[in-house]
Amino acid sequence: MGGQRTKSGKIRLAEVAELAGVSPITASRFFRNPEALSIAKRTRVESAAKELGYVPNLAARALASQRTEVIGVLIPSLTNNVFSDVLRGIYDASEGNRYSIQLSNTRYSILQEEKLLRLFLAQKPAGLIVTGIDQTAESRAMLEAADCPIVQIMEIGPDPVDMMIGFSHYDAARAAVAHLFEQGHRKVGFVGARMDPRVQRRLDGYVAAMKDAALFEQRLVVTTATPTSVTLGGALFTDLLAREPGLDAVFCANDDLALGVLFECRRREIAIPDQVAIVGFNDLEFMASAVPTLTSVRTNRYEMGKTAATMLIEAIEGRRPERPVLDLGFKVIERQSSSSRHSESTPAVSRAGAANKMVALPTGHD
Amino acid sequence: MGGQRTKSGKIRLAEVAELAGVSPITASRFFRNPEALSIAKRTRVESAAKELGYVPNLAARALASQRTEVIGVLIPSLTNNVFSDVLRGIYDASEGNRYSIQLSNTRYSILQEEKLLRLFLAQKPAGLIVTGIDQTAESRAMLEAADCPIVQIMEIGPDPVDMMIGFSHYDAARAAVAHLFEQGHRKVGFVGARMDPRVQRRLDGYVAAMKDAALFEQRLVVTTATPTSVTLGGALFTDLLAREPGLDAVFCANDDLALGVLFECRRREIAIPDQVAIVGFNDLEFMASAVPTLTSVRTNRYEMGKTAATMLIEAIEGRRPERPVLDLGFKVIERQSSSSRHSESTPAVSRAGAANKMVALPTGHD
DNA sequence: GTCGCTGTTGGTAGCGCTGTCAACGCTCCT
DNA sequence: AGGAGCGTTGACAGCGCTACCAACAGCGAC
Repeated sequence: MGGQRTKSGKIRLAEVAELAGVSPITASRFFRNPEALSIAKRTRVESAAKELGYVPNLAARALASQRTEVIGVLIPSLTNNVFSDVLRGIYDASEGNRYSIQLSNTRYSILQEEKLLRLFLAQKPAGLIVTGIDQTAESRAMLEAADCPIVQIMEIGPDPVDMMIGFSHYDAARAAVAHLFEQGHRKVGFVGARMDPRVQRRLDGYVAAMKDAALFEQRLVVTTATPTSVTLGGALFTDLLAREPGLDAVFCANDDLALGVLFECRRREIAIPDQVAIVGFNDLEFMASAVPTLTSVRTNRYEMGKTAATMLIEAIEGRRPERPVLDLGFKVIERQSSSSRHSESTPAVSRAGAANKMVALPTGHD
Repeated sequence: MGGQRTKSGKIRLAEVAELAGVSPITASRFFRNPEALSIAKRTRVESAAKELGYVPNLAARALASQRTEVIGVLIPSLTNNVFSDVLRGIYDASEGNRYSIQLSNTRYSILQEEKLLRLFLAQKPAGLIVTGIDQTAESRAMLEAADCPIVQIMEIGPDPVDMMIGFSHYDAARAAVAHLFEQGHRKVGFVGARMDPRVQRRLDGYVAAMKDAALFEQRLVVTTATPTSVTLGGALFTDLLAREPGLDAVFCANDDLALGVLFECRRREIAIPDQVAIVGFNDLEFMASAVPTLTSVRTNRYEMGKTAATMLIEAIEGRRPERPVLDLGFKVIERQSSSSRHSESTPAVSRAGAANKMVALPTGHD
């Protein structure tokens, strides 16, 4: 019955409309704003669409409406755990609604970011999620000129393009160092890799905390532009020890490096935390089960991604958030690797048993 | 000069054509098949496009041509390291050409996969990358009916929908167990989490190897449907030890579990490999710098993603590969955790020094 | 000179959907 | 009764691009 289909056998809106006994435009409205239809027509169109298995043609919709339902996401890395948690949040938030995610990898290059931004903007995305606050001047100008909502994620800064969600890496680093001071440590080293803007701000926070305590020395800082890895953590720590054998603590710019430091201590038979305390950053899942357990700064990465996408979608649909800048904070999670009252809090043998009853941890699961 | 633009100020093909002094269709051809134009027109259109900063409208192109330049990718997890390596390969391969990646997360559910597949197919993707070979019957039927190239990744099996690239998890597991046998181990346990089809096949390989050696016992196997984590590795190992205190080796279905086992051994003061040997799976970066270093089965994940996308694009453009099924193999990387001649091969203190000269490892960098 | 061929170019007619605006019927008010 | 106002519906005209087919020039062969 009714209406010839498109060549490829696909069902068009016109077929649905015909079956439902309404005009195509009414059927179209059903998918965009069902409330505008009378109950009778609404149900008629709905069942017609279901019966025919109608799926809207997004290209036609985008062409006719002069906008897309694509959310562009620009992140610096696909493999860094930190971003995969954020991404998972973004994808989860985009599920069940009309928006689809278009992901691109800037590889920590703001020039690449600029190029991708130009590409994205040319297709008129519904919204944009970009990482950080250190865009090129050109990128910044494009973002300001873009006529779609934009969320900057991962950190917060003074001058949002539009919306912003993250936390202060500077403050988080200060808090980590303050924790080490509280535990009685003084010669606190810093190891950092990749040195992207956020790691740089962690370094700045470390430097400020050390200077405030009149403890800063340049030789306590070891950094490299090399991408981070566990192995690199061991190597950087080795350098640090060579520069300052009297070291009594290390603040690692991320948890991979911290794990590398832990293993290097093991190789050198350096006692943790008695000889050297360790603090990491991000609180990846393994930190809680390392031996000794590793102190870290917990950040809300999944929530950050999820909230960013949710805020963005709300803004796309005209409901702008009352507070466009959201600080998700952080928390220093104290564990054995930096605790002066160690081995009391956690028993030496793990809380064993019934693996089948275990559930995933909130951070870094899956 | 010439031609009114679209409302939003965008330049259309018509403007480019006018400036170049050719018809719109000729300008259109320039972007799709430049060789069809005479040299003179080709350069005229090229410079006109550059001068106006023309960017094609993909929605219009998709609508008119009845196809998209989108490659759909279905993977089970966004956070599992294994898939992020594959993804990086896919994104890298898609860079610099006309295709864009549309990613979706099935969350290890083949029902979710089926749903997403239906969604993807409705938009007529240029090609599809799907994970594994265990689709629902319905999904399988949709894939076979799809009129676009398809690559199945992560494993190889007898009955490809179209193209296929991966390796045999069964053989890899057998090789891992064989390695443990060679090192003189007999009571080899298995710990596995999530138990997706690929982990299941690793278990199958383990079981077969054990049965061949007449060493199989059900109580040596501990698995859970819970998502994998380092902490879970410790818990599963604890279970395993309770069932079989005489255990002398563990084959872990992935490296996170192996790291958890390592830490649990440390807590229990179990010597590795003297009392218990450990073998992991995937050879993530940290395996090489753990203490002791951990044996693992190396797989070519980045290459898998990159090759899959490259093959797919070739096929989309009509150049089908001569061999549609590619076995990328695997390699057991023997390290201290399973070596009977241990502590000779690798010194107790790491190959220290100049961190700045270090480069990332080929696997799992960034 | 005519034919057929190849290489190059252009005209026409949509692709499937939605923006805009007009029109309809109904209720409620004066 | 007449009109304002609302909720609901439909006609029309594209969105920017490409598939299809026709046309044309230039060439060599007969």
